[in-house]
Amino acid sequence: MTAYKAAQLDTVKPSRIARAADDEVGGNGDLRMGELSDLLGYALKRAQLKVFDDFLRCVSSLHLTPAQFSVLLLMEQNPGRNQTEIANALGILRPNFVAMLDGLESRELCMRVRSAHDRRSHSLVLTDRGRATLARAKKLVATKHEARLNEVLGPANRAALLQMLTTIAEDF
Amino acid sequence: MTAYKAAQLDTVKPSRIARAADDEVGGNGDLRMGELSDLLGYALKRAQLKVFDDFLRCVSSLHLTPAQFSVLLLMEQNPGRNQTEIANALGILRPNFVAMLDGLESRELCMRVRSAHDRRSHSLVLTDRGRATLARAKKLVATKHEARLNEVLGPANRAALLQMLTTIAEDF
DNA sequence: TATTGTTATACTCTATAACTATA
DNA sequence: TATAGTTATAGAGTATAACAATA
Repeated sequence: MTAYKAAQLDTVKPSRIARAADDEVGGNGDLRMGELSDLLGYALKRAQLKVFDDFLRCVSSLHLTPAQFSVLLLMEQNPGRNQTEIANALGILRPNFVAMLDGLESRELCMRVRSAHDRRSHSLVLTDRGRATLARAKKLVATKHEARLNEVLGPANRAALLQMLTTIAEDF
Repeated sequence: MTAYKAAQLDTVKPSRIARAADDEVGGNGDLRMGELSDLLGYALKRAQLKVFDDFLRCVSSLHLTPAQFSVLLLMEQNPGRNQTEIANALGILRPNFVAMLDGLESRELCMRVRSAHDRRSHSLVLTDRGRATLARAKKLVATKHEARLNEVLGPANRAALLQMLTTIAEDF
């Protein structure tokens, strides 16, 4: 393998770190978490739930889930692509993408447009409302959600974390 | 906030990193992922799915899910605790814990024992088979699953990642 | 009255097979 | 025949209300 340079961590919430070493992490009254404190998958899951919760909270005024946000984002970045392409890019199965699009389309955030070249497929395009909503969502995500993560982790560590997660997602 | 020392990352899969900068991450043919490549929540979710998949694969011979593994682990670390306590510690709702325990108990990995002090509650205890299965699971997780993560990330970064995820789960 | 385990239930996600209309 | 979108369906995971036994 190729190694990252050692990521030297210190001084963040030493009390927490101490408690982790004590094997009494987690705020569960006083249950011992044992090897669970060292399981990357367990930490990953708990962190993911927290982050998604915060995302929903930060963007609640627009009524967008993380999944819906990602779909709108991809439509903006890839105008004219069809359902299969957008769904595949996000790891959403085509059958499950239908109801999701129905929801976004009924809120007039996007449209399905029959392709002229291949009348089987639907080109997906953002509406003006969709573009505006996405723009507002991006601003909320950046200034509230990601900003909070930056506060907790620090910018350099946030970047390191993103890098490692991406490595796992792609090269693991 | 208190900062981690900068976690300096480099040289892991430069081609992937370059593609990330190119905004064409993800193996989606050629769709642009846009700001998604920078969303911590998105990276977190994808990494979590990969890691859980690998966990299942590594431990498939024992037919244990991550959730089941975590329950057995907590029973071992906290013998005699009741359902509510174990479930709470793992963020599992008590009603949903019932079917889960039914499954583990029917495989004779654990037992519900009516408490003498409070006849409403069930003390949870591992059976010998449960202890043996857990021991084998731990070995598989350590030598196959976590070992692979260590290869991909390097030990220092694996530790840094765990630390940051725990920080998010607890202090975010 | 409160709590433990439980049932029932519902809603979201995810996954697969099969249909239709086009190609 | 193959593909795009769709329907139907089934299985996990998660959430809440309410009940019986016990405290």
